Amino acid sequence: MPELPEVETVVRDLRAAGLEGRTIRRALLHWPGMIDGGDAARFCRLVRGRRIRAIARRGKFIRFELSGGWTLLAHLRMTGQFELLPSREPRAPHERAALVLDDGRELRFRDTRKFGRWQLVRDAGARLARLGPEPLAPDFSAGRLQAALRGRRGRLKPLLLNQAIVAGLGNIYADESLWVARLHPARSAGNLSAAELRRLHAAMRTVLRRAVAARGTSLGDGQTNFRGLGERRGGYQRLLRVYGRTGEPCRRCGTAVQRIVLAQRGTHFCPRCQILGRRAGCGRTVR
DNA sequence: ATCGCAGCCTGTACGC
DNA sequence: TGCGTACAGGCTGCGA
Repeated sequence: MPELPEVETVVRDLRAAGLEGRTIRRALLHWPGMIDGGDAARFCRLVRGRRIRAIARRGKFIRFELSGGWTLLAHLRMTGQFELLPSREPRAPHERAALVLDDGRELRFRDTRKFGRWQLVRDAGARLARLGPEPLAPDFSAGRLQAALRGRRGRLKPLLLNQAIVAGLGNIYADESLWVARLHPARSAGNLSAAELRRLHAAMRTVLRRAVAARGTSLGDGQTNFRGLGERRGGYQRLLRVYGRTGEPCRRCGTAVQRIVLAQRGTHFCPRCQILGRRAGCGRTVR
């Protein structure tokens, strides 16, 4: 499930593979539905002949800055993967699109479940303006997190998944961050103490930094799992504390990790380390 | 503002 | 073994 660390890994891999500076000869869209806005022909026409000037990440979006002021925004959603292969390589299963480059290679996009999206925009800033702050940016302080949560009455986990609050967290790293911060996922965000806020802020950054260093999380080994460019798997699955560990002992206290559904998402936490505050619920430890 | 749900998809895991 | 069903989840859009 590509979240911030996985998307960051892909961006770094693409840069390291020398994609910046290459020119797009043409685009192939095997599944036109992946173009946001739906106009696949327009996409192909507009992208043709443009140079990839830079590649960057914003939240879970990959930004390809193209010549002529256009930006290709790519979102991997659940199962999107990029590959950079020689043009002679046969098309892989679930390949949805490719950008034919000027050096004999193609940037290929595989996406088993067809959730991924590409969008060509003039003003990427406007499109990305709804995203909240970057949690790993140097200026993302506890105060900025507090400002982002100010006035919010919702529960912590749904808010952490809301990309307008903070950009880049998904289900895995939201659960992991809350465990590190020792905060219950259903805890009301509106009444965090200053200390709890600092804990949450530090936890998010620690978890995300370590996950980036580990090149993200690769669960299982089917084709729906995350890989960086090529076959290299991430390593953070070995460091997961609660996600996917239902019934296994908490790494802090040994209590069985519990799974509940919050905001329609599987949510993993330690019922002993992460207790609900008095105002958020019934005031007792959830079993 | 917040919540829950449907929809988009398909591989995988499960029960029978 | 084979079938059917539930489930996984990022994001959007809808209605409450």
